[in-house]
Amino acid sequence: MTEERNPDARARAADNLVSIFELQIIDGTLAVGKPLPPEREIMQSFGVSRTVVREAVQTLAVKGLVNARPRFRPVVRTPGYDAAIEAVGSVVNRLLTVPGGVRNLFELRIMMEAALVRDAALHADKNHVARIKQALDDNEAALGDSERFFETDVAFHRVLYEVPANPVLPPIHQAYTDWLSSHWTRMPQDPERNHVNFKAHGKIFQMILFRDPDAAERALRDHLDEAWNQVRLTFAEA
Amino acid sequence: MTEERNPDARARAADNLVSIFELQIIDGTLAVGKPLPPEREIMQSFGVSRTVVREAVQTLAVKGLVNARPRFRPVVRTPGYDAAIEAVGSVVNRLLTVPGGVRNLFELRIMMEAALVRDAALHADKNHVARIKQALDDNEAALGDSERFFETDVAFHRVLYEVPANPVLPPIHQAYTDWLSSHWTRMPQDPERNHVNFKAHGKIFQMILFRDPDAAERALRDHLDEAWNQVRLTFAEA
DNA sequence: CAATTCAATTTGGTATGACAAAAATGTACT
DNA sequence: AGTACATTTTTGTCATACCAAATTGAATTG
Repeated sequence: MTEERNPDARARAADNLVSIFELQIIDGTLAVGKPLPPEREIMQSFGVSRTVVREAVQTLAVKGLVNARPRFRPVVRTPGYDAAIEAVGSVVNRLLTVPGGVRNLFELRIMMEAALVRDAALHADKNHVARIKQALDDNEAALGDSERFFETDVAFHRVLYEVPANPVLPPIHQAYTDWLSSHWTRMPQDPERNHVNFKAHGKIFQMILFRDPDAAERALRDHLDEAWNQVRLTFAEA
Repeated sequence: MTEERNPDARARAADNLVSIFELQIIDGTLAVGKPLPPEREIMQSFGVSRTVVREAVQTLAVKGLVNARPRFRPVVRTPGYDAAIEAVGSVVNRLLTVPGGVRNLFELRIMMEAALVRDAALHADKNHVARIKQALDDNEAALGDSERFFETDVAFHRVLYEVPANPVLPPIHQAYTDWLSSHWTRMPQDPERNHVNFKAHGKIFQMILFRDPDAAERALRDHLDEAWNQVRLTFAEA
């Protein structure tokens, strides 16, 4: 269940090792932060060659279960939703190159953020509202500096992901920005655009304050749809 | 950008190879469905030992870029959102073992499906509605057989992910069911529960028909919240 | 001539041994 | 006790070898 559904496939020796380590990591036999045993030790205790030990460790590293800096002993990584994001990096990058790939991911983001602003409009407490307000103020303060404006723009959206207090969400926001931002030329630093975006953020915030989820969602969709129209031009795909 | 943010880390030879292959896969030099060159050939054309070739290929396989069945030549995988899901499998499995892990993921699912039913209530066309109706009918027909009911239950939810016609969504549904379902004991086959769930599905469908996103969302949240209450007992975490 | 069978060859999986360079460790010295 | 240095581990990489399975190609058969 944990592993492949391949009907054929006599397991490779390394895969067995990987499974064993995965279990030991989950049940704590291999404690977080502690290094794996030396390769030579592993090969003796499992009766396999160093080749397979190395391959197994390699796999664990790619899967994100251990952190293997070159020349250092791999250490068991602390479980986090960010490791998951990292693990998919390559595949996602490739997906973004297929026709419509960026659009699909962006649409997913719109859907998710729409849900988030609805949630914020309904459930954001005084504390959350203050954080959003703060992000908005930072955004305003950066109106002149396009570089900083971009950062505060991202930060404003990030706060939305923090409101539901679900630790899965912030890494998802991180993933969206990592993946998508690198796939369109950074918007031309147009002070005009900064103003437009800031106003859009303000509108979203206002609708959250008004406890009007429908209006908040509409404001957010307008904002992101418009953002998309600004960047779609950088793609060959119509 | 594509790769690690490690400041130190003179790259391992294998990592270079991986980067090269990633590029060649993206730009089509290595065509989808075609096998990678034999290991011995690769080592000659890059002047590295077979060890590093092997490690590189291994890595590509774990990352989901190539499909490497034991004893067969690795073939370049067709880009798909399911490969991404697969790549995170291990990490997610581990995350589900940390306190609150299952709950967090389930909450994310609720949020997403809430957004989906809203979308369906607003935008589902005649065709979509028919598919949902069909799924509902299948669900009803399986009321007696708890095994089949479970399948049709999953299928009903899956249709919701298909309505927006975004290819990212169905694999996400697949991921939810794969990851979550294995983490609670399959609900006791209680015919009573089947009826409750079917009624909940019917309610959701009806609200979609009525074009009432708020009611549809409420119906779905009630449904999933109740489902959670049914399975939360199987966890140690209160 | 097409399909099948079977031998020869290629190729992936694993094991060994070796060596350089960097990291971890221990030791001597201030 | 703290620091500088010598020693030992340990990882990264290479080279070689062997087996078993997959691929290829030739021989055989219908």
